[in-house]
Amino acid sequence: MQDSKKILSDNNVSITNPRILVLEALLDNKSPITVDELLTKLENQVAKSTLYRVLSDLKKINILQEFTNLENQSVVELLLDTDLHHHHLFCSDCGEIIDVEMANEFEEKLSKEIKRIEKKFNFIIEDHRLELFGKCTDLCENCS
Amino acid sequence: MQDSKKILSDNNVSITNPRILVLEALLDNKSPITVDELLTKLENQVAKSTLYRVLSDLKKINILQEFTNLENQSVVELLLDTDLHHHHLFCSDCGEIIDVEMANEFEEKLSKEIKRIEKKFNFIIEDHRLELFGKCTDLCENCS
DNA sequence: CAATAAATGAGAATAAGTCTCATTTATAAC
DNA sequence: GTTATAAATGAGACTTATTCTCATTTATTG
Repeated sequence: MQDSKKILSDNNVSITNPRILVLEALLDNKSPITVDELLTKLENQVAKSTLYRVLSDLKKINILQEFTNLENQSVVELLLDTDLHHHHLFCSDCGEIIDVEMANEFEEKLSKEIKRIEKKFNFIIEDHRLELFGKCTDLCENCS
Repeated sequence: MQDSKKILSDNNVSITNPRILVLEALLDNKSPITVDELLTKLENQVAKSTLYRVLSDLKKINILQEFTNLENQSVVELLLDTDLHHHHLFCSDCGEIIDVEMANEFEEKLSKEIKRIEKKFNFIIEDHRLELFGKCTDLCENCS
């Protein structure tokens, strides 16, 4: 509760009820969630147009990451600067998306490789995203 | 021309004009292309519904990869087994998507790290995708 | 070349996301 | 605490991307 207000004021964004509700829904979940699920979760509390607007506000202040799941649905995840850098693991059986932290050693190797790519392509690389696709073998009932 | 027919017959897919046309458009380009651009490219040659169906056919036989660009548009890329494993570099200035091969040494490190993740999460990881985001500094006019 | 199953085209239907604009709310000044 | 003002919201219309339907056409097989 206090969290969501702090997040908003820290980012010089006016504190409104819909923004608090959306942030709380995201904080409460704290793993990637489909925009559609979020819409259902906030039904009768936040208008559809407002939800999309708030999501775009949160993206603008760089605390929301958006990507797509295996079914090409829009997925959204809160990304506070207190959170550790992580990647995602997608299960093609149950659709679950799991946050994964890679070993530091690996991330260092990746950084080095990115530097090489930057030079080779004369690019400035600001961000990267690694997605792993597979099947969870015992995490849920769907995946036997 | 011969190529596209061979691709289809190799995959036990019936050889039809729309499929040949779509494959040729993809071969001709040979870098990621927006579904929308493809639609324009094939205007008056392949019906919209057919294009989407053919794309889904190509995905089914595993020679087409689909992902999204920075504007969340659907992007499609032919991926023949003769092609080298590669990743993508996205420019937020001009929207270009560039194929990038990472150093073997890096891919090996990644494979090892993936094995660790598989054990940790009891997952079978079948595929991965690395996306790099940034700005190209001199590749095109838009990017100064 | 005939029969049959599969693929296609055209456009209707659906779904995701955006836009508009009248109303409400937050903020800042008093 | 009121008030003024700018910003945010809700409701639903609109747009765009994708899927679906079904009558027609085409590819394949014998």
